[in-house]
Amino acid sequence: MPLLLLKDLPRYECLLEGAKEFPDLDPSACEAFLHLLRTSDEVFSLVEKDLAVHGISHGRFGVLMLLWNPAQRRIDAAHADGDCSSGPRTPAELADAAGVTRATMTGLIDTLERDGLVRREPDPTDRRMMSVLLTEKAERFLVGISPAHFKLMTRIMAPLSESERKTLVRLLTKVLENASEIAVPATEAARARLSPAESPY
Amino acid sequence: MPLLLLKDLPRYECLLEGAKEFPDLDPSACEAFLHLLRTSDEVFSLVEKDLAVHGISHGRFGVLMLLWNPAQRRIDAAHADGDCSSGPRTPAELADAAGVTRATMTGLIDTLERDGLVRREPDPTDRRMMSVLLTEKAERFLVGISPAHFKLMTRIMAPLSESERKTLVRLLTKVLENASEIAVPATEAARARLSPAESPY
DNA sequence: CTTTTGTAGTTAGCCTCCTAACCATCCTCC
DNA sequence: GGAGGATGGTTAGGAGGCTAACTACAAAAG
Repeated sequence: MPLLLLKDLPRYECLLEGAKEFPDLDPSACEAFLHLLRTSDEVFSLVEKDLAVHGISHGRFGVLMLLWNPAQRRIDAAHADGDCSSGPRTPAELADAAGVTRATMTGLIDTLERDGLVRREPDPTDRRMMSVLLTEKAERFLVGISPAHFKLMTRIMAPLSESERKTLVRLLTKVLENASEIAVPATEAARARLSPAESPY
Repeated sequence: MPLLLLKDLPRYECLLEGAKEFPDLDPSACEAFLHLLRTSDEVFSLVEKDLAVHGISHGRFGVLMLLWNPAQRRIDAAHADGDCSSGPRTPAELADAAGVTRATMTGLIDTLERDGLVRREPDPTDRRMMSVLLTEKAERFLVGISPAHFKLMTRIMAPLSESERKTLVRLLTKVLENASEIAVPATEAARARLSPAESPY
């Protein structure tokens, strides 16, 4: 995780002290904020290190997971109409689903293709578009790596009980939704509010 | 934040579905894990974007904050013994406190120095070491930017009540401590366990 | 006093992320 | 059906992470 964060979080008294000097500093908000980022950083670097052992970065692994989606594949096979979108397939869809730019996705696909984990195919109907497909090597790789990956997630969350996990998810969801709202630029929010009917969605 | 993450988190039923195929997949652990990283990602990018408006990256901002520590400065001035460590001052201390490598810290200090926010001074007693010092420009910058920064943190955490924040911090602390333990390499853990007396600390 | 070991800082090279710009292709609308 | 705009993918250049290796110095071992 490319994020620079305090390794030792400040004690709560220090935050109270800081609040005297800065009226805008809300100690409990700041504490929760720092704990969130610090914990996530630690967890993330743990997963990244684990994936690195298997010779893949988190970014590339994420792309493979988006392309894989085994349950979805079964549903596709059952319905076989090919229309209900068997997950993202084009670089633009992948970029959108993964939350990175198209340029970044190009780079990720480049290295995945170089390593023989995906291949690109031109779209027959729209010559601008490409389809990104997993290779068999990638499927073997994912089948092999998944159990360990799931076990690691389980191990990381082991200290929390089921109800604590529910609580954590509930609180994080509140924060996430709020943050997403803050993140939407004012212009876009205004547009969405004013003319939802004209929206192409 | 250099992290590729699913923008839309999977629904819980999908995780249950996945658990049928992969016995190692613990749905609630996976859900909590994904929410943690996703939320943190959103929050982080929010802060990073805000800092970018002021022309500074999160990494560089973190270094400045480590060097600043106004409350600490007051204590220093009061005690004036210079011994009780007025926060990190050398690149190595900064790297350790920030949780990045020394090489990365060199790069951050380079750009900060280029922008006139810090300056390097050789240590008079140990010619290998440098002291990193804030410039007045940096202090003015920090005084100017801090209120908005604190307000943003407060706004992000606004949807949580005081008791919810406490709960969140408690749950995150459990996860963080567990993750830190997992992160310690086995050899180091063994060393710490077997011979604490011989440890140089 | 010399040698070895360890430490502080830097450098070089790689990876992943970003933005901005670029083509090629499709679509829309006159 | 042709011009202008939108969209898909790539390229170029920059920033901030990392590891590994290097230099200079300090401290410990002999």
